[in-house]
Amino acid sequence: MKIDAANPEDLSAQIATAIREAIVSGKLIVDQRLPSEAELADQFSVSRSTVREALKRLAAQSLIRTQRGATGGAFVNRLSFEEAYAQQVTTSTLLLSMNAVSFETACEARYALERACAPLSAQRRTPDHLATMRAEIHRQSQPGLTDEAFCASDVTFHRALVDGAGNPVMSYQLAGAVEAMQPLMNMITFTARDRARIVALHGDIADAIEAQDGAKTAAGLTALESETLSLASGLFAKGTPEKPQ
Amino acid sequence: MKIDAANPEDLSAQIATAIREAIVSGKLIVDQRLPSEAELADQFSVSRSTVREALKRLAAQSLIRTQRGATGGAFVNRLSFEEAYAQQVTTSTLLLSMNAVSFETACEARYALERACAPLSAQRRTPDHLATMRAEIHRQSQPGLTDEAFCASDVTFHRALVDGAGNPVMSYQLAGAVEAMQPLMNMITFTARDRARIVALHGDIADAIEAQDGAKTAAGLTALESETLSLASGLFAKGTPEKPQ
DNA sequence: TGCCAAAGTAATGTCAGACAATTACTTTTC
DNA sequence: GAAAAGTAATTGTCTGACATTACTTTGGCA
Repeated sequence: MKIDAANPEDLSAQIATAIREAIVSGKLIVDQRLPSEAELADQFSVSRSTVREALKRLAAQSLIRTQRGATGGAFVNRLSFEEAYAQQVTTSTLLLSMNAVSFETACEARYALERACAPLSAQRRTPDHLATMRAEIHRQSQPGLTDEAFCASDVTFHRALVDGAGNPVMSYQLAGAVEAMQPLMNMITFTARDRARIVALHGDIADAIEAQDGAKTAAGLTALESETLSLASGLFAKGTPEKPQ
Repeated sequence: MKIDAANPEDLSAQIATAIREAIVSGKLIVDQRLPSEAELADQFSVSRSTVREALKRLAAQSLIRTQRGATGGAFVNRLSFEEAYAQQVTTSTLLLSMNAVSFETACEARYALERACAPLSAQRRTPDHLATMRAEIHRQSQPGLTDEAFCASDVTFHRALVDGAGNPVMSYQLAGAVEAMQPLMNMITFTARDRARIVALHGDIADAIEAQDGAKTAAGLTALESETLSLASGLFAKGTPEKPQ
């Protein structure tokens, strides 16, 4: 692991990259302890502060964790699905909010990916997943629910659908697609009639999942996609950037 | 933006979280300049080093960029698709390599999501995408290609397929699914006969894309999935963790 | 006047050293 | 033998200094 003083990049960025590559390539394995900050400073011939800044960069990506105390130090972190999931949602949300992504584009990606889960979820969903979906449908039909709560319930419903596929990698990938759209959905004002239509479509999807009918589930998602698009059509002009808040 | 001295979390992590939430919520907008490190140190009543560690955390997530000089400082960064894409690939790769994800699970997720692109890509692909796919097929049929080069070409082929859908959000989401599997694929040794079968399937897929036949494209991907699984079946015992290298 | 070079200025980047806080381990003491 | 005290190692934080960078201002000169 070498760093280059002539490199215009910050020393701490170079050191972070060097350690990151060691982790990704497998030279440093999970739970292995890195040298102490002082030792790293010696190895790279930089000050301890510079090493610390590099380590904070890695910690921000959940690549390492640190412990204080005599046997403490920085350890290679096993990236958990939860951590990856959280990063994925943050990144996707910012990507949508900061770039000129049309509602249609985001919506299309979301429902296309979600339809990919449909056959697997129909086949493998447990009673638990089904119960969650039914419970959220019930919640969504309650009057007096705020739009935010309605959207949050919508996300929970769709997460149950995705998780029903029993594939954690897919759940992780879909997390971004589904949750990142919530801020956009929150901009929509749902009338009682809108909600009734959506709840009905959710019911159709839950029925299809219960009947383990993948094709019907996918069809339900397609119907929901066009319903969502028509609700949003007045709100967002096609192709213009969205700006939450 | 407040921080809590009683919080067991590091001060720099708390400050990073506070600023991150200001960015995500829109209180800080793209290209806006943050206060200087000295001013932030004053505001949060901490030292400049602590502020710097917080800023490095945010820089590691591409949320801010810094410039030196009199008019320099930290600016809210517009998260580009390229940056998000790179983060996505790193995270997905580590997730697969560090966790007990079976090859079957990763493969299933990848092909399910890729099939989701098939109808869109068949409909919208440009001649460019088609040309890339044909070129990679040609490259893959060259003898003397290393397994690594073969896999890299495979990734390029599939990226062209995904990009053909013309949906940048989908391309971003799929980047992780497709590229994160490359280290796993690299563990497979491809015989000449294996390669011939894969190239033939790629040809079928390219034909389907050229004919703008979404269903046939999806079928081709399904065939490729079972081919991949059978190639890997000897290599990975089902359900056991993979360890690259 | 107009332009170019030099000085000024404000910001990040890096360094060195110190102390605080935390934790595991060791030694002492009862 | 167990509790208490001490010790060592490590990260977390602070302070102050200097280096580097890049823009701004100023001054001189044609």
